[in-house]
Amino acid sequence: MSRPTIAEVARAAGVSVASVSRVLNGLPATEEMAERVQRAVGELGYVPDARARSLKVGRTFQLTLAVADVGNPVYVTMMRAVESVVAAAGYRLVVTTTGPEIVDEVALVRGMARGYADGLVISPLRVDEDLIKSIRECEVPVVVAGNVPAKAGVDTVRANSPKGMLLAVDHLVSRGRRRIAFLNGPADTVPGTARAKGFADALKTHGLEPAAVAEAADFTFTAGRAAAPELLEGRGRTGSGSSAFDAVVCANDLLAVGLMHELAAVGLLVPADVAVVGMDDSELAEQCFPTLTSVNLGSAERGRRAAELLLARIEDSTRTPRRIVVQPALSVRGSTP
Amino acid sequence: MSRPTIAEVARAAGVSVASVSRVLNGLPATEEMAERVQRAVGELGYVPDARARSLKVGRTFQLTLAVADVGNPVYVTMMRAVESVVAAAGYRLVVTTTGPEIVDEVALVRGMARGYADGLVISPLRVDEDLIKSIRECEVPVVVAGNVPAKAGVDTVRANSPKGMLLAVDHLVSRGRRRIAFLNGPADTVPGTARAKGFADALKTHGLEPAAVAEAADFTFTAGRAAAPELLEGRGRTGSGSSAFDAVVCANDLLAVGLMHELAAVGLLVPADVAVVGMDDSELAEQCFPTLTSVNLGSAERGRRAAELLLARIEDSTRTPRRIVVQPALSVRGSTP
DNA sequence: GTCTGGCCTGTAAACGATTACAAGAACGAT
DNA sequence: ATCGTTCTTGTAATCGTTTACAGGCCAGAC
Repeated sequence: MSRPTIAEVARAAGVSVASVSRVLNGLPATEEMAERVQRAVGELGYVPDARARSLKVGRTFQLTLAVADVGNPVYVTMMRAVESVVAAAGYRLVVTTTGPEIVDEVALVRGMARGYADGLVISPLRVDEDLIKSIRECEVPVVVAGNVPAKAGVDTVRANSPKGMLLAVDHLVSRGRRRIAFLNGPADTVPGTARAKGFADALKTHGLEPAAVAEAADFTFTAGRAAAPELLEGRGRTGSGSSAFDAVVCANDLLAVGLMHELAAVGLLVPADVAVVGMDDSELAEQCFPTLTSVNLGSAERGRRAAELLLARIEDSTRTPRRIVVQPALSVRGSTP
Repeated sequence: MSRPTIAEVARAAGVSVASVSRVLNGLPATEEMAERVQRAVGELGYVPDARARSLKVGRTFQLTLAVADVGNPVYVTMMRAVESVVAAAGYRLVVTTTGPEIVDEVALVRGMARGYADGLVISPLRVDEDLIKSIRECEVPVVVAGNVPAKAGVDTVRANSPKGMLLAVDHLVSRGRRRIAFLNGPADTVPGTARAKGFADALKTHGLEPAAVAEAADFTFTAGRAAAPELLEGRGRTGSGSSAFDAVVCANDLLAVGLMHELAAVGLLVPADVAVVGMDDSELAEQCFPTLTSVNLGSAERGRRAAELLLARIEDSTRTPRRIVVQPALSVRGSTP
């Protein structure tokens, strides 16, 4: 005995399918009609088929959030923010993970044409012409949580990495650190390039030179650990307990935590010997030890604004694309003196 | 200019819609037919509508994974495992979060009847009659990643908490610890009760009494911190550097990390003064400091097996429900001597 | 009493695919 | 030359909804 359809409900209630549909969708109907339909629905345990409904109305009332790495806690924050906004608007949120390959992201955006969802929030690590093209041509509204060129003409919510870097460096300088190193993620990613430039500019405003720079293979904990030796050895440490740098800014929290493990392994104390600043201010920043001073790039707000932008564009697809920049703030914790 | 439909492709190619559909689905066709269709598809940029397709064939080729808390890194592991299995079978995985309320989970399971996906893997924290009933009556196959009564008659993959507890306690005892405390999550959850009983039994096999027991409000970092004082004060510490217990087993990694912060705050050293063992062996266990000895409850394997069970049931809905138990292993790290 | 206008309700046509069925073509066997 | 087989292709029904349209009914106005 399979699921009842609207036709069976109509028969049971002795009315037409149109009336059942109307009652179920809250369109005007007489009291008696509503009651008969509701009774039949209850008795049969009828549940409308979302597939048929969305085929007919052309909307699924689902929204997709695509992130590169579910293991990165910054996405947890963003996900929660997006979810709360879209849920309030009556949409379900489905989360998918794209993997690090840009072709996967292009495939995902193209795939949206199949009608899986009514909109997409995507947070790409790498952006190229193909991806922008696919976003522009996408059948459903897409909001990018990240940085894409203004000329791309797409709705965007992004962080202010340079400003964030400045906050980090200002803070370290104010605590007396001058030999500041930088642990970046892959430089061929959008955040990677933005943060590299931000770091260089921030140092310049203080008239400083980078004490050391290393580039991790990914924005992950493991990559952070793996890149630490490059930072430690590359600039010729002078001896244990002392090093070429007295502070490190990291491109995200996972890298920072990975680095802190390696610092501990070679006997360097955080923050006494080396101060560490992360970025993202994710849950991990207060879970690690020592707790991590981190630049809050507004992931929750970015998620919220991205969701709002998406909903607005679904309402009105003709509005001119907006580019929102969320300002950073510094969360000072135990990893800086 | 809206998306082209199969009818427009057929017209452009000068063939029937049936032929287009056949070519696209890899059914036999002449070389010339295939080529004409492919050309038209390419020229128009045709992408089949998943909604229409799933309405007709009765399958969406999507599978849902529902977890209670995306912030818990154990689910990251499980999610990755599930994703890799279902992707290999040609399904998309969509992840949704249920929140801690059991009514949300029931609503989710009931909602599957709308046809959002072809199957569901759900990992519920709390289980009651309603939830079991909704799972039994669900229109699509459901696999529970967790512990439900055998009489429920549903496919299940669960961890062996008691055995895991035994591993933890054995390990601590072998390292000379005798005054072992327990930091549990909510006792009204399935893992909460299982782990409480497991802990008590494990201590009994060694002829020990619990040194202290506390119950956190949630399986979260914050709740772990908040519950720490109960553990520390409840059993009357004698002075700083010494306490009523010399080891703590925690019901999951997040709780363990939360506790470790509070231990540090009162000057207790891990593992010198207090050894700490977590459960789940999540990514967090190697990210925290000191690294956390943790009971690997096989979350990756549970995810993998759950996905396989789901696929098998989709193939054959009549097979008798299976109950798989995944055995634990201990990952020894820095938090135990 | 007839007409107008406003509700309700029902009939039937979509939405965009898949697929059962039938018809036509090609081909070899008799 | 005819028939039967096989292979390919097209026609049309179908999946389960929503909704445009029309018809029926009733009330009120003239």
